[in-house]
Amino acid sequence: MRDADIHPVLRTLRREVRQWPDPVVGVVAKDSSQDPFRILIATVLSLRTKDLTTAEASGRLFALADTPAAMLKLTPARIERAIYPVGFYRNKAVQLLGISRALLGRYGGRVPDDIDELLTLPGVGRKTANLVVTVGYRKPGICVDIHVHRISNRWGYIKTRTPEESEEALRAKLPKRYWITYNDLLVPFGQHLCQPVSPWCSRCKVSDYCDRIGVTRSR
DNA sequence: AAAACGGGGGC
DNA sequence: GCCCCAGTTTT
Repeated sequence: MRDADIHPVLRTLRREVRQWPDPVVGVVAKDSSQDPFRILIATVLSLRTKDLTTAEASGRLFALADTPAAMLKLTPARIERAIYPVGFYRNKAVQLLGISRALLGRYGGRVPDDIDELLTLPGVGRKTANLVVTVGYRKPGICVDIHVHRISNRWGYIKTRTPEESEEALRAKLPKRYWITYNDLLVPFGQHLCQPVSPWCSRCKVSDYCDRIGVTRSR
């Protein structure tokens, strides 16, 4: 895909995405006025779990606690029951308490808006930190989850092997005015249409771009 | 029955 | 770089 193709592709996707169910990030952003703490917690919950199964779990948890101080009043067992059946729920219950403790102790219960500070929190890596910054604070950033990584390469826009490489490549190549839009659209696009195996090319409104670059059609 | 899901951390 | 982490969903 050439640089000049990005704008029409994103514009088309923006029209389509409105009709799809929200991904967990969209749900959280909508239900919480993009509260950074909710973004952070929901993102941790979604690790190594299908994002859509995380949406209900995070909703149940936020009904109990949506601040670090409130979270620290919960026992690990109570958190586990709320977030079941997301994968790794035992580890994640402990981890959520660790994050809440660090936020309360070091930042007065506020969630930092700085990547490097976010990365010091237990279990927070580049994807989670970037998501908090871009979705929680609406600051420009490149948040490469598995969908952004896969689709960027499927389009041939970049050629990278790891999400880390993709973040670097996109930061250098993708015009900055598209950064947030790119993140917002590619996640739901990847979840609902442009999936890892057998994507729904017949329902995809931008499949003509794949045709032009010779990507094989799926169902 | 087996693969898919999918980010972080430890080595 | 490689491998492990846990449990549900899809093939």
